[in-house]
This record gives sequence, structure tokens and C-alpha cells, in this order.
Amino acid sequence: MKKQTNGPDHADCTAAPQLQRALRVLSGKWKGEILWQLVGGKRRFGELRRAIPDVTQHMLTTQLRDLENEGLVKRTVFPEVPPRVEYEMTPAARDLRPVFDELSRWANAHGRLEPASPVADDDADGRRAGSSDRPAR
Amino acid sequence: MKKQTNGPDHADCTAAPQLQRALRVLSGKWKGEILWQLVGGKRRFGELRRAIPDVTQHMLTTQLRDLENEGLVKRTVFPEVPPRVEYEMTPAARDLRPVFDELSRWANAHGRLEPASPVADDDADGRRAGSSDRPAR
DNA sequence: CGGTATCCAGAACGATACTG
DNA sequence: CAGTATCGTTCTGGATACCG
Repeated sequence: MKKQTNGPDHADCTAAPQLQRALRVLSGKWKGEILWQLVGGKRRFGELRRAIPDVTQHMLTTQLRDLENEGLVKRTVFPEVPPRVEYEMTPAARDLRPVFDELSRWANAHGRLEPASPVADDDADGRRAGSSDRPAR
Repeated sequence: MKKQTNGPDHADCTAAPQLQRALRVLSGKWKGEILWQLVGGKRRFGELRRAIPDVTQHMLTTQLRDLENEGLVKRTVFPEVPPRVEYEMTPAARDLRPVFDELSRWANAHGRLEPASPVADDDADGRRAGSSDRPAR
């Protein structure tokens, strides 16, 4: 007797462990940025650094490496001098684009999440939670 | 051969700061899980704990609070005894569902990212990067 | 130019104990 | 039942220095 208007396939018993991992993939502070940059095509290390000035070599390398290990970016290093390395998205990362797209749309719509719910709160029971003053985290 | 088929609005010059933030919203270790559970409707604290056994009260509370501050969940506390608190998604969170859906689909398709690309890697330049054996992270 | 190694600060996480 | 408080641990991110 399901009454909670269960939607698609999400179960109330077990969430998707894969989903968790997928979320984890993009959790890095710069992963999103990097991936986003990579959407525009191949990029060299220096290019990425210029594109994302706030990131350090260490972080860029780390995150890039992480993404590589996750099979989201392909690294092509040319053993020549001066050294040149190019990064590009893998098919898997490309399949990830719709996610980015949706997320981007959402971020655009709710760019500024507001503390107050835009809809009428249904205090069916008639008493409001005393959401007193909570020292914003 | 179109260069990556530029889609929506992603620019190669400036990534979306909002996107970054949006990604950050789901970065918590349990945020995804919690939100996923909440899709099924209202949930009590204990229910969430039962649904996600690996999470501690502390974490559940923290993440839940975080989500609340971000305007993604609404907390309804009934000042009665025994205490009862129900959590539910806000419209904003509901709008986030497509993202979850896409992410879920992606996670399902690439559930197990394999080291070897299922497609032929285009080493156009002809030389493979000596991605010898790297001691996994 | 591209990358690694070491050190370090801070946040995130987790376990336990205690309160209303 | 729901939540807070404190502690310690792990992880992440950043600065500097050095190597190919």
C-alpha cells in the first residue's frame, strides 16, 4: 500500500550507491569548473590554469588526476620539449553533460536560494515549528 | 566535425559560479542520499536514520540542517511528546529532481567506470601517453 | 612547461555522551 | 525521539620548493 506517490524508481529502502559515487565524482572544489572548461575541447595544462586563475597547480593536477582515475578525462602527454600535455573529456564525461545542463538550469533558476519558502507552508496540524533564531551555522 | 557541439550556454571563458555552488550543495557525503529518500515524501528523523543506517545522528542532523539552510528541505517540528519532526523537500529541491534523474541515469550507464574505454580511443597523434602503472591515488 | 613532494591549515566526518 | 556538544580523526585544499 504505497501512498507516498512514489515516483520513478527511487526506493525508500535503498538509495543508489552509484548515485552517491557519481555525486562524489563532482564533489571536488574544481572538478566542475575543470570539466566545464573541458567541454570546449582539448585543453593544455597552462590553458586550464589561465581559465581558472583561482586554482593552484597542485589542485589542478590533483583534481585532474582524480578525474582521470575516474575515467572522465583522458590525458595525452607528448614526450617532447617543451613538454606538452593535453586533457580532454572521455565519452563517459560527455554523457555527463545532460547532468551538467540540468544542474546549470537549476542553478540559474534558483541561483539565490531563499530562506523563506515561496509556497504556503502546509501546517496541517496547525502549529508552526518554532524555527526560532538559529545562528546561521 | 563540429567542435564539441556547443549546446546551451557554457562558455569557454567563464564557468558558472552558480553551477559551482550548486555542485557544492550536493557535495555532502549524505546529502544525495537524504534528498533521494525525501523524494518519497515526508520523512521523520528516525525514518531517515533507518533508511540510511550508515549515517550517524550527528551527520544526519548536520547534513539535514545544511540542506535546510540551503532551502532544499523544510523542517516541521511538532512541539509535542514524544517529539516528532518531519522533513520534506521544498519546491526548489523538487526542481532539482531532473538533475538527480540524469545523474542517476548516468550512474547507471557508467556505474562501473572501467579503466579501458568501451569505445576506441582516438589517439590521433599516434602516441599514447605512457600511463604506465600509477599506484592508484 | 608540466609535474611531483612535503608541509600545513581548515573543513568535513565520525563516535560518544548528554539534554529536552 | 530528536537534537546538541565535545572530542578526535580523516580528507581536502593551498603554499612552497624541487625535478624532468
